[in-house]
Amino acid sequence: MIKFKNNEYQCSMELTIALIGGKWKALILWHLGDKTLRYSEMRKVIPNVTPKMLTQQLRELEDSGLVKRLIYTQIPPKVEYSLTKAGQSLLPILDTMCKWGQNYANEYEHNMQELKLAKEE
Amino acid sequence: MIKFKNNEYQCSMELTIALIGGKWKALILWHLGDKTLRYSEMRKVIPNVTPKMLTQQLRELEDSGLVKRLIYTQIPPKVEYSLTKAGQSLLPILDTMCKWGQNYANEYEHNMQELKLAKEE
DNA sequence: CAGAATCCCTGCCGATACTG
DNA sequence: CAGTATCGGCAGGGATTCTG
Repeated sequence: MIKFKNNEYQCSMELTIALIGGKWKALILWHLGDKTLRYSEMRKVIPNVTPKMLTQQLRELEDSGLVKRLIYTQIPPKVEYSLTKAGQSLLPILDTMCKWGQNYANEYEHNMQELKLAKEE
Repeated sequence: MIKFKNNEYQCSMELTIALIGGKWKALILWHLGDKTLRYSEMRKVIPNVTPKMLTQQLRELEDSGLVKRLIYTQIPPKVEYSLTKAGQSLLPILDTMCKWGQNYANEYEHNMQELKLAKEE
């Protein structure tokens, strides 16, 4: 059991899910990678996200210490996002998840066929 | 871009998230590991889950080909759940996520302190 | 024992318009 | 450019009761 910020988790994986789960967070982290992206650039690489959701998710990632936000006080405004060390430490996991999904999709038909045959025995 | 079951994903990681995301799925998979668990046993190891949610999530995992469901036609009923090969192939990821969460929680204070100092420069 | 059925509600997420 | 503000849908999740 693990406590963190007023929440209790049975397993530390629940914490991981709470931190990078949801529809956008993992995708944002993955697109950042070791690059630095401006807000408008993020909107281009993740075209489906609305400004509200993007801002909200970025703020939560910042609060978790996974993303850094660098503000240039100038006009027009400029803000750059990048991963912190903690954020970078997630990249191997995200990479593996990405590859797993790819492989899963490729083998889906084949696997389901096998399961079906096993069931009919 | 990747299409799967009437859904489109920008990245195969989105597919992975769709398959094992949500509040319970990863936890269910993790607890199964290489064991076989009965329905009632699963309720014990994941005490917070309601029967409705547990059944629903197990069915979705079964439809995805990640979990096997073995029914013993007897009275009283007995149903055993276990991971398929595809499900087992997720275990390394789940394991890494678990360790990452643990490590994140341990180093949180320290990391946040560092970020704060960096900001004040 | 292993669930199905029913009712209900929160909060995630989206669309659109507006602003320093 | 980098966001807020406002409104609102709806699906994910929950509590409780019932059944083969």
